[in-house]
Amino acid sequence: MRLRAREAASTVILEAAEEVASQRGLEATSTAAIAERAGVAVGTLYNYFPDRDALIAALFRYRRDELVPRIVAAAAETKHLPFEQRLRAYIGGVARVFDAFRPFCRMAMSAESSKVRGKSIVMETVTRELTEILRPTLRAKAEDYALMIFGAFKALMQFRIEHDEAFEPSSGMIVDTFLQGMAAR
Amino acid sequence: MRLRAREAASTVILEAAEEVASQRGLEATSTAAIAERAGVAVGTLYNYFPDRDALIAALFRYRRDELVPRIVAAAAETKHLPFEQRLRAYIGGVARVFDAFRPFCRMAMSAESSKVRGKSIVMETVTRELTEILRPTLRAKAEDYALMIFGAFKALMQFRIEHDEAFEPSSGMIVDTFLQGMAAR
Amino acid sequence: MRLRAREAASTVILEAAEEVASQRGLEATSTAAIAERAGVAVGTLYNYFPDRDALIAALFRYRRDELVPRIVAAAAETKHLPFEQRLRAYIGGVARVFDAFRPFCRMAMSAESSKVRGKSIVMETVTRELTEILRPTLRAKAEDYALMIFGAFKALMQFRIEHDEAFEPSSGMIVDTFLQGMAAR
Amino acid sequence: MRLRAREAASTVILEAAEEVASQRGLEATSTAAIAERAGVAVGTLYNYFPDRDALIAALFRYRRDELVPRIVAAAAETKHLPFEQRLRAYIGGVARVFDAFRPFCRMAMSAESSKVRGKSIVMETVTRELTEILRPTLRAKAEDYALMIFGAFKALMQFRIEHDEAFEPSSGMIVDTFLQGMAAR
DNA sequence: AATGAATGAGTCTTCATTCAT
DNA sequence: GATGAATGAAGACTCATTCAT
Repeated sequence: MRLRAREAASTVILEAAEEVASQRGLEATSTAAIAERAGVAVGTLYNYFPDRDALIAALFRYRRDELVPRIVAAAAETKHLPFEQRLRAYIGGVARVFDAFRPFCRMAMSAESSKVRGKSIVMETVTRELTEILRPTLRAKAEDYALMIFGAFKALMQFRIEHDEAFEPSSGMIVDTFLQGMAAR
Repeated sequence: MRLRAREAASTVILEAAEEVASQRGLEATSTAAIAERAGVAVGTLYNYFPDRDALIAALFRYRRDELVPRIVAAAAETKHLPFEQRLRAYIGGVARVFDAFRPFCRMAMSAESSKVRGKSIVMETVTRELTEILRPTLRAKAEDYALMIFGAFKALMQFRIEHDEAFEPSSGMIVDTFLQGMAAR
Repeated sequence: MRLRAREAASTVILEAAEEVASQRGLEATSTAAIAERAGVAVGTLYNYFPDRDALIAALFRYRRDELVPRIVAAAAETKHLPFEQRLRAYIGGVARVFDAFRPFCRMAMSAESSKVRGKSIVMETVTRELTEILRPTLRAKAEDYALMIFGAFKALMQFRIEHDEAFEPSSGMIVDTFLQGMAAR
Repeated sequence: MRLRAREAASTVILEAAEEVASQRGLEATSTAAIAERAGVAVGTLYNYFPDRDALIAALFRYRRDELVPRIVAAAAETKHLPFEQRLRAYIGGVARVFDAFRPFCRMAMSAESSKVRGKSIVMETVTRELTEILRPTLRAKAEDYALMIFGAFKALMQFRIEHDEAFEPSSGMIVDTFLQGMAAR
């Protein structure tokens, strides 16, 4: 139960950090701001994390540990489907997961520059799985297509996030485009 | 002529800033580092720009002023072409322009987080023109497609930059994909 | 009996503090380190001592209360001896006592800077008794000689401690020197 | 002349640090206190020294560079003298030098614990030279005697400093004692 | 009484900005 | 205009002390 309390406090801090970072950007997220948002003193942060970098890294790990299993599950569920349906199902699944973690996504996208270790594991996971899905059909070009799909995905998501709209409804459009080209020509 | 000298000095500073930023990232680019790279004293920066933010903003404006006309020209040249050729020509033109300004692109991509005013004008210009090219054919969906194309474009470019490869050769693939869907199925 | 338990706990803490301080130095001896070494929680320290300074002061008092009686006894035993033998016996006695409390000595020497109240009572006791022993013979100069003898004593002891050698064997040399000057000339 | 100004400013800072440290002790000498005493802003310290440790080390080096040559000179001047006179002259010389640098001595003695690199070079120089002077006459015991002499020296000096008296007048007494034993018996 | 997490004042350090030369 | 030393606000981190359990 002591462990449970530690876990809880640590979570409060990480979520405070996420909130602040999703608003101000990661670099502008000071320990003071995190502490204030979490409703604790600065020193308390250091009872849970050795330094600021470790805190940020832990934040990415924390969300990754929630996101990656869901994404992996989404991929697994689609294993038996034929290519087109499989791609559609996967992209839709990822979109739903991302929609459920908007603040994290906002933060993660704003942090693409910074040097946090492990910051891009989620992105890499998606790209890797996408590549695997595409490989049997698209061979050598699978990786480039995976990059492009995820690039299109992120661009659209970023736009939706900025306009405070759900992203999942747009995911079908992405798959359609990559399968058949742009519609209505 | 005095103005011309001012211009020249200011350019030296901006290019110094670009160099440093494309290596270390924008946030890690201190006024001291800029001054040193430019071969001037810190104080001198403040004779040309009111503060650091303004200097960075000017850097984006400076490159924009070089890039945007070329991009606009690329777009103009294609005005008379039929849709597919036009899109292909435009994307190819933008790719060539970006390839010619790799340090700026590297920097601009690493800066997607930060709050520099005007930082995304280039991106916005491309997206806007793409939208215009797509509009007649794709109507309401033109903007979403423009975002997706440019998203795919950036993802691929970022990958190429990281691997120090030219990007332009890949631009045809992007257009093909958006016109007909992924190839080889 | 309650009092006895208090005493015991307090002793554990003080000896922990001594151990840590003799290794890291007094300034670098944090309450956390003391508590850990003592096998208690930080808060517990404050049940026994009002604050860190008081704890350190108590440590010096604690050792003083062990050392001083022995030193005083050593002095008393020599009361009846003639001057030279008395001095020799006293210095030898003090050396033996110090050898028996090396960690404390190591710590006390490293602490000569700090402003701990009572930190130098042992030193002062020795100097005072030395002065008394010297007074009858050396009159006005007794105090200066006492300082010098004890200075030489400490310098040699510090050197022996650093080289992990017993100090007592060297004590005869000190007395000889102060009685007859340096040998072998 | 620019170099000269840098030198001067750096000296002001070092002397401020010395003053503060000789009063409060080295560990209690904060960058803020040094800056205030020097009449500059904290940041200024960092224009001259990379960090606090380097500043402190520079302070020891600065005084060492003044003291050691004088001490070495004192030793050199005595080279031709016969043993007893030579020892007397050397000790007297060192005492005069130390009297001329009382704040530094106060500080250096209070710092005997701390881990400043180079902090004890002055002490070591004296001990080494003393050993050399004693060696021809005292052979194997030269080092122990050197330690004892310098220990006695320091103890007496510390006492004089505390009572704000000059130390040099007492230096003869030290030599006499080590040459002939304590006087007036 | 014991615990140890929480506290926040106090440290060191950085860096954009100013200004006397 | 150019210079670069001086500035000090702001940031990260430490640690003696407190207090709810």
